[in-house]
Amino acid sequence: MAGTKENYFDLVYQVVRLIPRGRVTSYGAIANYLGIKSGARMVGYAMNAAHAHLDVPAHRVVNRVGVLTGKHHFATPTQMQESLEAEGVKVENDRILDFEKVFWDPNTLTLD
DNA sequence: TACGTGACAGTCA
DNA sequence: ATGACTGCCACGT
Repeated sequence: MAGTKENYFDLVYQVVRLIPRGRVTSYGAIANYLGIKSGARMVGYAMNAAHAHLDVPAHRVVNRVGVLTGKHHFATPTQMQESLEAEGVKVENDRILDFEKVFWDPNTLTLD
């Protein structure tokens, strides 16, 4: 097929790939950056495809609360937490500690 | 072809 | 303040 939506997925992949090490972002932030404020679910779906498509660090993407909602979609339910901790992100009870501190917004990519 | 589900987020009661 | 429902778009069955 044309693969038009694939382009949309690719946009998400690019943003996720831009996430600096030790930082995380939310689906809504990516959706907002892409201009689809109500498309947070689509971002999540794109991550699902990204997980099996490219080297997209999906483990750096969490929901707006900082909860590792998609950890269950990784190879192992601990893969996401392990990856985050490996980057310096503290995770407790499937939630990112100091989420507001490690939170990285695509609009602020000029930072750090 | 149609219905339901889904890695979310926002608003209403 | 907490709980529940709806809205968005795409994919799977």
